[in-house]
Amino acid sequence: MAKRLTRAESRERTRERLLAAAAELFAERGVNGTSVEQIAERAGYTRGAFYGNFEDKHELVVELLAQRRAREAEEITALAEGVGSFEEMLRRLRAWHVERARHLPEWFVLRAELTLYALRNPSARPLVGAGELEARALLEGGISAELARRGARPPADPGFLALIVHALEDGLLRQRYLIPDGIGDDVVVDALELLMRSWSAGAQSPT
Amino acid sequence: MAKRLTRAESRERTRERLLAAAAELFAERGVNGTSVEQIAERAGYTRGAFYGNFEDKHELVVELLAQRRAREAEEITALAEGVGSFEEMLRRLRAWHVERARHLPEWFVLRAELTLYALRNPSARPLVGAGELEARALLEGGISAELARRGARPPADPGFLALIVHALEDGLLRQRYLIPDGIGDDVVVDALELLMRSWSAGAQSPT
DNA sequence: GTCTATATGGTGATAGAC
DNA sequence: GTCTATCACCATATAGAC
Repeated sequence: MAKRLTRAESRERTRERLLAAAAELFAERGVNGTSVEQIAERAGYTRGAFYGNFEDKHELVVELLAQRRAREAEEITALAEGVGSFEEMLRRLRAWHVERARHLPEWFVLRAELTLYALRNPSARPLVGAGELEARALLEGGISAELARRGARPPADPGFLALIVHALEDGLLRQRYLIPDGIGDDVVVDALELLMRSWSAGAQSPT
Repeated sequence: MAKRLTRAESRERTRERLLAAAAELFAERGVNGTSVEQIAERAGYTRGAFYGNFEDKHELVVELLAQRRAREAEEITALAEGVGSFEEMLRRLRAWHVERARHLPEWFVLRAELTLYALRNPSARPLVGAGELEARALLEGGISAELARRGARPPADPGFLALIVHALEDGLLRQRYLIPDGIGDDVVVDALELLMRSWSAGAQSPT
């Protein structure tokens, strides 16, 4: 009864634990500042287990990077999937950011660490660009659709608008993390609403 | 004739060289990935010179951080100083970003590295927040003034508008660095113009 | 102030027992 | 697959000559 895991499952579980431990430590101390031993130790193993599951530290970092990118992509698609109205989208976005706010420091620092690592490792670099472009494309569709619904002519190339919104989201999270004072969970959504309102001004009947 | 430097100047020169070498290496390999020996070597010295001028690596990083922050502050103030019109401001900003674009990779990565370092060292953390707030305050004044000049009512709290513009600038540089394709030197200024136009729409006579 | 030499300790990665 | 033991290497920081 104690053991109901196949060998593959057990191995997968160990890898998962090592990856999770590494994610924590990378956020705390940086990729370069974290030793293999620390990773193994926090996951509840020794170095032997680490090298039994990963070729070397580099392989683990790349896998962590790919894993995070895949999860982010899933979340974004789930967020956009089957959304009815712009208001519903905003509601979902708001909830998403409330949730994210709870892990903002770890998330932000880990992403920065992994990005820097990827930038220095040509083989991993494509991973960073792909996610950004995907998000931008989704945004572009959403923005165009909503502006059309409001009967507003886009004030610039929709691709540019999407870039702006995307960059703004990034930048706001950075600011929020560096100086949390006075920046609440809703900044990103509030800013998005403001921009959409500005960009569709003149198309709506004034109250 | 060969030596016209006082002792203090000579010392200062060595410190400067070590700091400059460290800045390069930190961008290339990360703060943690750079050894004291590499710094000394690139600056044209050996470790002895390093420890003769800095207590340890930590002291050098903190000084580099403070130096960069001070320069950034100078540049921003110079940019805003004695500016006549919004158009002139945009022209200056454009030139500034063209110049910055030439060193974008190093600048961006070094800033990320130093920020991460500061976040993990409580004594250095205040340094990061201060610069951000200063920039935001300057922006707020400029935005308010320009909107007033155009006879437009700010579409939201000016502090919020400044936060948006500030965050947008940050985010755009990140995007531009990660995926340079199709993002030119002028993005930031173009985006700023678009926002200001959107926010002052309705106040101007239509053509 | 800058050098060389050295003390001391941590690191990634391997070998081989279980 | 996970362990312990071990290797070769590189790090920070110090000591003492010049």
